[in-house]
Amino acid sequence: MKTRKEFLSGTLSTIILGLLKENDKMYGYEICQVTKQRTNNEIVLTMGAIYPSLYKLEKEGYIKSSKEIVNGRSRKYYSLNPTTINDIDNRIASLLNFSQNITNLLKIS
Amino acid sequence: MKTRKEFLSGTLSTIILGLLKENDKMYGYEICQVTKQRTNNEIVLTMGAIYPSLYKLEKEGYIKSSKEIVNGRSRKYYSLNPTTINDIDNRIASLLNFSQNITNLLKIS
DNA sequence: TACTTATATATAAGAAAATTATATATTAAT
DNA sequence: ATTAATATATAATTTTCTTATATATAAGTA
Repeated sequence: MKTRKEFLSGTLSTIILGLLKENDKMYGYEICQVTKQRTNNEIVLTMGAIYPSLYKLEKEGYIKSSKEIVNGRSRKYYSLNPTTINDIDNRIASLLNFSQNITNLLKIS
Repeated sequence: MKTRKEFLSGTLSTIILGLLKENDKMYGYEICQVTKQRTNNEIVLTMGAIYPSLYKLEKEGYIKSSKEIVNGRSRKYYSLNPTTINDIDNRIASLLNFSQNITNLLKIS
């Protein structure tokens, strides 16, 4: 069951932060791949969404980036900014909580 | 834990359909109240969001409305259009599935 | 060799959907 | 008389994503 596009709205940046919390450092393309694999191809993040979202998170101070050359290709790795970890934890917890609320609200019908 | 506003983006119309599936007929204000109560004040739908969303769902043929006067006040009741029940069931199932994917994706970290 | 697929980032134009603010009106409670 | 609760409506703005496009390298295949 492919996820309807609109559901992803607003959750993208928190998904990114959640994966970065778990993975020390990741690059944009990798975040898309991991998300796809871990959700059985149901949540598909697009390039046009992920990169602007990463820039915004960096501009807001939640993450920081560093460029590396790997196998002759340039990669831009991102990692969490530890000074904002409380904010980040709250965002992730809030999204998990929202998901639980949605389930409670709709599974009854 | 109050839900961050952005998470609601894109899910509102499916929440409405989910509640209408369960409740035969409801009016906009009631949908807001029920959602608030059932989520311990965490999911708060706003008036500015709910009414335009109801109009759109009606225009798209998913729901139909009828006005009633109750206690001297006008109420606009909405109910599901049975001809679109398959679409509606798919939307609700897809949102529940999305919530499960989010949980699987983020609860690990 | 040439072509395609996969990897990898970037950004502009447009659309969709919500937020915020405002307006109106009645009933109930203080 | 005033405030809070009930109830609907809509305009302006902002945010955020989709879609499309552009660039570039590596690996696999025909």
